[in-house]
Amino acid sequence: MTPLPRAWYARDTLCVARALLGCVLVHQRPDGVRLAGRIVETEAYHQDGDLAAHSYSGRSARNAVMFGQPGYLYVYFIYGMHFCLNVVTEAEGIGCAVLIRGLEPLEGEAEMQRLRGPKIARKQWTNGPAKLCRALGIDRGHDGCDLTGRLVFISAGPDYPDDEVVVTTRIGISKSVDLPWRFYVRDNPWVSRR
DNA sequence: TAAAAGATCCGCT
DNA sequence: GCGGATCTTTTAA
Repeated sequence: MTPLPRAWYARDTLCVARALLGCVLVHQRPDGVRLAGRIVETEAYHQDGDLAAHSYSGRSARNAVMFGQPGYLYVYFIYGMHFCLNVVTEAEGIGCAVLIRGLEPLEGEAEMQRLRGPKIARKQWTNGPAKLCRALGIDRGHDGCDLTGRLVFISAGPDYPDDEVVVTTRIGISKSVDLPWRFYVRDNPWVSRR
């Protein structure tokens, strides 16, 4: 379990979004509990020409982390009750990130069940961007966290061949809906929606 | 100062 | 399949 280096994130956003499939997202909590899952669904967001990106209208207090160095965590609050997490990509000052939308639980499953609540079935723990944040115990307090550190990080995993990866349009947005910037593992049960 | 939209989820029908 | 929950951020007047 070694954090990917900053240079890994300092690449083209679509390239990173594709490469994240198979990697393992880890939250090593200070109390010793480790929550981890394999990434099976991502979406790319870019400042340049992408009207759906938080960074499209320029830098603000909320999206400041997107304009910082690559390899940092961007967490935002949405719909009055949900958090979503992204990883910052490309060079500092550009304003792009990849949204993590689906995870396969690997470690800390008992704690995930507790965080999601007793009524939620295992299959519903992490098949959505806000769900996986809840299951991993990630919130606004983790905004700006350094992914090359030991608290929250991503380690390399098996690479999926191209014929197991579906590239399609993003969901849940109302602008720039035609960009094929969503990536997910074909037939994987932890993908939020087909 | 106000209003509306928003990278969603869940329960009910 | 539909609508409610719930509040931050942004944009307009």
